[in-house]
Amino acid sequence: MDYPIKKIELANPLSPEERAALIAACGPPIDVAPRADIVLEGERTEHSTVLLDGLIYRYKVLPNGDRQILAVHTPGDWPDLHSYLLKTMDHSMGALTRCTIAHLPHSAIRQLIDTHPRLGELLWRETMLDSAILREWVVNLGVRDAYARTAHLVCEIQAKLAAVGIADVAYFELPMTQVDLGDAIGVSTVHMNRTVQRMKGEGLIACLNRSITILDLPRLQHAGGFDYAYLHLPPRARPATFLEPLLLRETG
Amino acid sequence: MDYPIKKIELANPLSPEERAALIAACGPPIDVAPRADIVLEGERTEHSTVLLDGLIYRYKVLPNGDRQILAVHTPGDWPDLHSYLLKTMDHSMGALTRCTIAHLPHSAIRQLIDTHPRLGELLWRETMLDSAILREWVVNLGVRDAYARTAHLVCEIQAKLAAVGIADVAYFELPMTQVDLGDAIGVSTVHMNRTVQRMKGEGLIACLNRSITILDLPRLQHAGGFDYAYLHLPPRARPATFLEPLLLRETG
DNA sequence: CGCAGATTTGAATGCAATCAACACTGGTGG
DNA sequence: CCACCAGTGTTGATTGCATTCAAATCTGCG
Repeated sequence: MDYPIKKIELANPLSPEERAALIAACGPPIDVAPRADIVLEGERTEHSTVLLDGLIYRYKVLPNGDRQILAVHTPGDWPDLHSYLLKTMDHSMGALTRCTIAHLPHSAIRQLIDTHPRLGELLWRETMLDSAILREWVVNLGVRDAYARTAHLVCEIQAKLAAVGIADVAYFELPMTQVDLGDAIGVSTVHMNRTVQRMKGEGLIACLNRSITILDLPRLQHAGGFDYAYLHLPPRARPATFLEPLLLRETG
Repeated sequence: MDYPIKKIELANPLSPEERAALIAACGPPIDVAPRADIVLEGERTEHSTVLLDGLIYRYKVLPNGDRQILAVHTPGDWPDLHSYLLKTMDHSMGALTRCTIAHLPHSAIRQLIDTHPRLGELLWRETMLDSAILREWVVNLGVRDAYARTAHLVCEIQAKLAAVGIADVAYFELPMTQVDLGDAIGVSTVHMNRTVQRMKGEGLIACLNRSITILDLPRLQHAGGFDYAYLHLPPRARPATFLEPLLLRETG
């Protein structure tokens, strides 16, 4: 269960002291029930969260009831680290699956940064990775159609899981309902269903009891126009099977 | 021309030493021609930018030529501060209007943070504000229609300009073409044009030589479902004319 | 003047939303 | 144990927002 370290160390290995300080700052592991909310929009928090196991998502609900999912977080992520600097949440956060998290009091974060400035930069960098992903989501929603958006989303989560050594390239399960997927890529449930079915028909994915499995990752990446660059992963965290987008374009 | 200070001080006033150090870290002011690119996707930079005057935008271009605008920056913003931590740009940045910027070498930023840790937090916070806006863009693209998206975008830029004391509540110009607006909210130029015309017809905005003027800010905010909260502005930086969304909902 | 970029308009197409209904699942409580 | 119910997945039909293609106008500018 060393995920929090594993992901932050993708950027730069930690010294033993830094690693110890980081772990010491985390509270005890906490179990969260699937579908449970963790923080709600408008709340003021005095601690941030690190995700140890399971999937967390962030979302906003509009006055008319529409929900937009903003991010899907994998183990090793710090989903609400920003609350260290923007105390009142401008969105909500909940558990997609059963998951275990740990809390970091903001005071502990401050102390951590004071004593280990480089750790502060790594934490800042983590929030910048989330921004990079957010930018790609804007692109996804802005220019791609439902089919490509879906493919891109699935590829992204796969890549994030693979980067911390959880997902297999060949086979990986995504426990999101079609309602969730629809709210993430901005289409209705009905249309999401038809999109998923088309993907199944074309052999890209398979569905099994409320979760999605990747059957053909390269073709899925191609369908979504997926390019690893925006994840800013070190080369070793990218699967060797990934073909450069340029190559795929010429093939398609 | 103290915009860089003015915006960062919205969160917290700087001490004289901090202010001096921040200004000292900035290079000399640089003029940028309208429509000129400042950094391109894929480049590795050794400095970040602060916007002193004019408007900057960030964007991605897809292999098929589609462009998605990711952000519109106003004076006092640090549009590519993230490059301090993610050296290679995952998107491009250009000038919307003629504008003046200053460069901050990454080495200067590091030194700034080392000697003034609180300044480091304020810079981090600036990047978190950009993330908050990015989240709202995801919502905008995901759940709102073209009309509301346009209204929301215009309101956002107005609010940002007003926060640093540039835009007037009653009257303010936005020098973006309809092509730009379309690429920002993810609709075609043709549809953007029809949306703008509808807004003109309803008396929300007016158009004058390639720029847009707000005529009725409250109604525009209502149309876009605009809520100041996500900008995390201190109360004094919000116009008194802003009505709480709840209030507007009951009115509409 | 001529040109390029921006705006405008029309017509046809299509992607996706909406409305509606139904099947399936697991969980709850009587 | 079964009825019921809520959530999920599936399908069909209709509507409409937005795209695309096309062409014309307008504007500033060299």
